[in-house]
Amino acid sequence: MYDLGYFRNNIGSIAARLADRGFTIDMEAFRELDSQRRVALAESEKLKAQRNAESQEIGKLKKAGGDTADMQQRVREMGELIAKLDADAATLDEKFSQLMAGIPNTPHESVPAGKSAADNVEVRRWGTPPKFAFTPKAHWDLGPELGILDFDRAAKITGARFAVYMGLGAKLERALINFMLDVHTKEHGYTEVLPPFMANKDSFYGTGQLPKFEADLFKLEGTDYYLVPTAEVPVTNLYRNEILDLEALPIKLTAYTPCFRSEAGSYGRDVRGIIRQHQFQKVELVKFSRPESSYEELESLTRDAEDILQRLGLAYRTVVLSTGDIGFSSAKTYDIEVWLPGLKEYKEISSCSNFEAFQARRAQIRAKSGKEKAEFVHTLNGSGLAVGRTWLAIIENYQQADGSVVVPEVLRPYMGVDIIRGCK
RNA sequence: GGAGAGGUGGCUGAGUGGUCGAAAGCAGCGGUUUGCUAAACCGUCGAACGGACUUAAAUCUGUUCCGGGGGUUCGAAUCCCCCCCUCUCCGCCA
Repeated sequence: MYDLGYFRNNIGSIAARLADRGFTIDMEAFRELDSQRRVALAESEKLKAQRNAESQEIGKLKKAGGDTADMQQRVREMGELIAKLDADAATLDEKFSQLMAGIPNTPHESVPAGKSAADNVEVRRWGTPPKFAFTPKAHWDLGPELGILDFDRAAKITGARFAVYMGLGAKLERALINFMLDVHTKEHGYTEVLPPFMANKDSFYGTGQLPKFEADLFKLEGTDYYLVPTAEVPVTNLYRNEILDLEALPIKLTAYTPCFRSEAGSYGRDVRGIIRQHQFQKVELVKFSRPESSYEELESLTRDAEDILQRLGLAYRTVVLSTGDIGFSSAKTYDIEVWLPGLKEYKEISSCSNFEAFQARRAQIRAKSGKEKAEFVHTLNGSGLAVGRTWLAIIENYQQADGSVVVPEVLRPYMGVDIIRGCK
C-alpha cells in the first residue's frame, strides 16, 4: 500500500519501476477514480457542513422557543441527498481501495531488473558442496530407508504433500528448531515469540496475503481464520494499529511455527520428498526498523540466517531476486539457496525481504519519539531457516556410503547421537 | 456454554441527545525560574481524508473518527439493533 499523496505525485516513476516487475498500473483508471472520488467527497462534505450549521441553528432556536419545523424538514431532505452522495462516494472509494491494494511494492533501486528467476543475481557463495565416492541419494529415498520419514502413512492419515517424521527423524526436526531459536536469541539478539498458528483477515491484509492471494491459504470452515502460511503474518501483526517508541527500534523477533500452504498452482512442482509440503516447520526472523536503517537491517538479517547454514556446515549461495521474481509486498529480497546433492542444485531455504513501509502502511504500524509525528516503520522478515528443507539438506549432505547420516557437530547436544542409522 | 461488567486521545479517566474532538491527570513538547539534577510555574499537545494558499513547509478551512457495522433523529461518544474484544463469577476442559 502506498502513501496516496506520494503515489499521486510520482505515479510516472512508480509505474516505470513496476513495469520492471511485470506489473502495469492502470493509470487511466487511477486518475479517473481518484478525481471522481475527490469530487464526490467534496460535494458531500460541502452539504454536510451546511447540515451541521443548520442543525446547530435549530438547536439554538429551539432553546429560544422558536418554531423550527420548516428548517427541520429542509435539513431532513438535505440528509437524504447526502446519503445518496455518500453511497456513490463509498462505491468509488471501494473500487479505489481495491485498485490500490492490488498494486505491488516498488522494488528498491539496487534490485536488478529482470523478467524472472533466471535474472536473479548471485551475490555470494559459502562452503563447498561435498564430494561423494558413491552416488548420493535423494532424501525421499534415504529418509524412508532409514525409517525416519514416511510418506505412505502420511497420505493415509491426511493426503498428498504431507509427511510423518519418525524416531531420530522427528528428533532432528526438533533439534533444528531448538538450535535455530537458541542461536538467534542468544547470539543474534532476537526475542522469541510463540504466536497463534491461525490469524484473522485483518492480519492477512496487513502483511499483504489478502486480498490477492487467498487461494494460497487454508481457511478454517465456519470461522474468519486462516492457518498461517508463515510466522511473518502473526508476528508482523503483533504491532498492528500501534505506535511504537522510535527509540526502541529495531525490534528483532524470532518465532517457530508450522506453516500451512495450499500450494494451489504448484501441482507437478517438487512433488517428490518434503521440499514442498502443505505443512512445514519454520523459524522466522522479523524486524521492525527505522526507515533510514532498514537496508542495513536487511543485510544483517540475511547474515543471521546464513549463519545457521554455516554452523551446520551446509554450502549455500545467496542471490538477490530480480524485479521479475520478487514478491508482491517486498522492495528487496535475498534468497539463500542451500546445496542439495540429491537434486544436484541450490534450492531456496530462506527468503529475506525488506518491505519498507508497504506492510506498515497496510497494518498501521508506526513509531514516534517525542513531539515528532508518528511515521511508518519498515518491516522485514526472513526464514531463519525453513526447518524441513534444512532437515533434508542435512540428510542429503551428510549421508554416508552405508546409508547412515552423520549428525553435524552443533546438533549433537540436541540429538544425543553422532549418527543416524537405520531404525526400522 | 451460562450470568454480569466494560471498551473514550500515547496512557489513566470524566462525559448519558446540541455549546464535545471530547474535562482532569500523567507522559511528551516549548518556555520561565534554577550551581547541576529535580521540583514549581506558564504555554502547548489526537488522527485520517479533502479544499485554499505555497516550490515546499507553515498556516487557514471542511469532513470524518469515542471497539466495528447498521438504525433512530434536524442533530449521536450519549438512544436502539447486530457483531467483535476484554474482565469477573459459574460450568467444562489440557
